[in-house]
Amino acid sequence: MKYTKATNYALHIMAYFVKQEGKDNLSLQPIASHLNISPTYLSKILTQLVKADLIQSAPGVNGGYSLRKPKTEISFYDVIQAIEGSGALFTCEMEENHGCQIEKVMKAAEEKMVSHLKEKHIYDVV
Amino acid sequence: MKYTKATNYALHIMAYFVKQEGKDNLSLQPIASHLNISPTYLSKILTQLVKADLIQSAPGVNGGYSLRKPKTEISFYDVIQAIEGSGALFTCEMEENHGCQIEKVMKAAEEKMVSHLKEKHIYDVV
DNA sequence: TAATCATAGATAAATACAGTCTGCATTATC
DNA sequence: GATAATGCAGACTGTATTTATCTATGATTA
Repeated sequence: MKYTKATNYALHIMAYFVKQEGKDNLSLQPIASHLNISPTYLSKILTQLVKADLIQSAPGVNGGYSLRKPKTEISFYDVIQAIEGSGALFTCEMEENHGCQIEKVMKAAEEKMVSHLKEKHIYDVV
Repeated sequence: MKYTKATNYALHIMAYFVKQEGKDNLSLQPIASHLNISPTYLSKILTQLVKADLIQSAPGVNGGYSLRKPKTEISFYDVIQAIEGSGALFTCEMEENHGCQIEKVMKAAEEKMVSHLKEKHIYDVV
């Protein structure tokens, strides 16, 4: 179990947006060369961030991407969830486990991590 | 990012051992049918638990597997680490990131989860 | 020595991840 | 209205990981 590379990229992308806040829309190419990944792959990650309402996109000439919310309101968890989804890390797969105790402990542990990630904002680290 | 099924099995296996503690060695077949998985696959997981010193194995007639430590000393984390390994969930992969701040936040969050898993013992849930 | 038991390796199917390619849709500007 | 700049979406590929099975081997003890 590891976080995916896409999550790694997404966090750095969002940090980049926060740093560049106030400037014009950022378009694909500059971001791609700053992070050193291919533009098409980057666009896939950005699309996920758009769907999660963290950034917005504008097509056409002078289009590009920009933050959707105030930079102080974007938590680590928001970004991670946009990429990894919102399912629990652990779900008991044994039969007849209505209220598996193991699962309860695992979910409580995960919740500890999640609440820390909700408290921390991208803005805190730029 | 999800926990693997093997981790799921391993936790239930250990819970089964704790329940059966005091009885004779458990051999592969009964555990396999109790958990409803194939004996050979089960043996792979058990081998990992043996290598992590959580259980021990004895070959030959009347052999089998048994707990290695007192049941009150086996934490969730011990079992999970035996299967998933001990590497961090997140490591920054960008270039020139001596002391990436994002990574620091992610590791601190992970640590919250880990310390909860270290506090909880399998014995607590049987 | 034979029955009981675990171990290790080869293999294979299924899934997930990372990344590329291609074509389409939208918009500012001329 | 044509054109160039831009993002969007889906198909596709290759690789790695996970899950699982089968087979053969090795160790122990009744």
